[in-house]
Amino acid sequence: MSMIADALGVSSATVSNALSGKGRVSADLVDKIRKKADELGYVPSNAGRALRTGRSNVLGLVLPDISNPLFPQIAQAMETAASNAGYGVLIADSRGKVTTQTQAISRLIERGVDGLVVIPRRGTRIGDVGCPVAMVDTPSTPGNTVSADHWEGGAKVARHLVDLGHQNFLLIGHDPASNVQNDRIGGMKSALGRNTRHTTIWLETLMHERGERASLGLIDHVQNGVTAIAAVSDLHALRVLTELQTSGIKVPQQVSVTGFDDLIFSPVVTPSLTTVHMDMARIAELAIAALVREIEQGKSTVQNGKAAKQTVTADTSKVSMELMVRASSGPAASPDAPFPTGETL
Amino acid sequence: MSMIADALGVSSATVSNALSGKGRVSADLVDKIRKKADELGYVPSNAGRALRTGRSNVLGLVLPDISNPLFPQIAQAMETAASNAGYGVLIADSRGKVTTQTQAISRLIERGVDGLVVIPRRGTRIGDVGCPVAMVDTPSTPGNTVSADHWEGGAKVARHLVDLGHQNFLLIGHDPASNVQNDRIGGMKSALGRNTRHTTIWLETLMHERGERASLGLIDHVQNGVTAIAAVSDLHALRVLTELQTSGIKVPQQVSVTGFDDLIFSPVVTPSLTTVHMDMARIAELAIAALVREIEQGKSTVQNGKAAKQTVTADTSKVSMELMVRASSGPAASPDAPFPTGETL
DNA sequence: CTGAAAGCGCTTACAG
DNA sequence: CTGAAAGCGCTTACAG
Repeated sequence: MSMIADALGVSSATVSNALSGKGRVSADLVDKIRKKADELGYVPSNAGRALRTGRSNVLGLVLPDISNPLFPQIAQAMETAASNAGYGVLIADSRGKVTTQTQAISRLIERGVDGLVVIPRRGTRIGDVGCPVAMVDTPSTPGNTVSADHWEGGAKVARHLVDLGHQNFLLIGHDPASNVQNDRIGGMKSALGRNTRHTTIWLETLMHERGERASLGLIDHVQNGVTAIAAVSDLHALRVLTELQTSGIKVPQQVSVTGFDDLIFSPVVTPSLTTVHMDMARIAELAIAALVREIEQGKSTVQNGKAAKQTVTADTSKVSMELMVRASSGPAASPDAPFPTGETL
Repeated sequence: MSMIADALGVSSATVSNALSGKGRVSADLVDKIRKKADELGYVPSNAGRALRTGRSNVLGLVLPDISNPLFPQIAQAMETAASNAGYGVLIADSRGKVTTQTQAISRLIERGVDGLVVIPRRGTRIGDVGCPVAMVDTPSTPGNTVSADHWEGGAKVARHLVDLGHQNFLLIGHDPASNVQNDRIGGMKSALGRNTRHTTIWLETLMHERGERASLGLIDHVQNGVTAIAAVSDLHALRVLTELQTSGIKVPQQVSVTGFDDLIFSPVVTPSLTTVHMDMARIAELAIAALVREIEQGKSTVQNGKAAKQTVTADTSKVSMELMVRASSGPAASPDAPFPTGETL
């Protein structure tokens, strides 16, 4: 910057004003300065600016587990949204543990992030961290900033399966402590209606009770009349699908299978997986917009009366989920399959 | 910092020296200063430090496509390695395009990263960017810093299949312009030996010629005697596996299937997928170590004679890949399957 | 062992 | 429209 100023015989204040386009500099000079900057390959120093303005223009993204297959979508969407808003994204992996999550957050704070997007570990509340935080979890979580409407997503799959004529369902969750999964399953149940039956399996519980590679007992369920299996994740749906196929049960002719999240492999398998897609780009935009608004209003400083409001509020907190109907749900199960009377859950 | 200095009646220089543990301060004072710092919840300003030292302690990670299913492993490993070395990680997605890759790199540079880890878009060479760069591609790529030994990985799968008694192979690649994939396929071919046959399909080429959802013609290949199908990615292996299963072809009884990368779903499907696993943690450590060494030697400044050496060199440039034998390769194809004489590729 | 001083590169009132 | 000055928070020679 001083190089440009010296080369042109102007003050660095003028260079700064010209380059930041604040309009206090004559058009001619702005042109000259711009040209010189290009010529010298001038790259403004973030450190200098950050020190002066007190803002780093960097956001932190805290993920519960980077190796989660949904992470790519999230990271990509956040990076794009942040980048469009002029922010960089620093990532931190909390590796499933709450303590690590706290450490991850501290590390980001130390690096001077202006705000944080946190995908919390199931049911974690984030303490006061000294900067605005956007939480992306599920609408039923207190403090949630934006997220997909997982409940509605569950309802959509269930309704789809009901419309197909299914009456006997197996719902597969993983972790009963997960808000997201509970919402998805809750949504499914809410849409199943009176003359259907369903059973819910939580894999984590099952594995805990019967060991790591416990059988899901899929065949038994099918023999007992289940014709639709709806999982809270494509990963589980994939497991179900391939297990059924290996046992010679035809999908979707004999059993319909659905997942969640539209993971990368879902359209690729045969039969392709019916699933529910979330508009991560929109969620990210809303989260980042809320964060940026708070940051740029400067409200986040501890100044104001009590503790600064921690988690930020977005314009819309629920983003609709889209049902992707593909081959694995297929046509209705043959209607002559007798409806097993008995307990309706 | 000045708060601590004032509270204790010492100079900020002393606070700085005490906190950074340079040993120029008496033990007593160090203790007092540490306590005061904790008490005040002092968090050093990165901006101040960066401005003074000229280093941000942040590294940039440039990914060809965040939505790649391998990305979680990479990002996680890099984040851990960087964090252990005292660096943060700023991500940037080059979204497949070379121009976007260049933009992504510029953005990171503008944010003042000290170094870059680049997973390059197939066959891209990185120009002079003004900071050290570690490239993670494949050993056969010029400028490669560290990577898995993809060729060896390919050789390992092929050898495994040969040992199982297979003699007629279908190799499935995606993009013939990818160095990684070419190395994997090359390695496979190198290990197939004399009395075997093989055909290679490149999906991108196929799709280009026959449309998006073109059939792989798997059944035909199997009818023509193929008993082992080896793909360059678990994603393709999964496609193959489910297509075969849907057609009633038993895996592994009739055909063995193998993939690459040990993606998250690979151990979960039935039959579980035989694949090749890379030690991303080690690759990340080597890449980051090489980068940090270069950064901390300060060699990267443009000072020295010609242009500063761009891509950095690691202690080891090839990291071994590990074969994960699982159910999908299974026992040898029945040996009474007649070996179709004819062209040996 | 401790401190006073300078300066990293910016931006922002404030004067002119 | 342009410039001189101050200061953001740190660290690093340099004195003492």
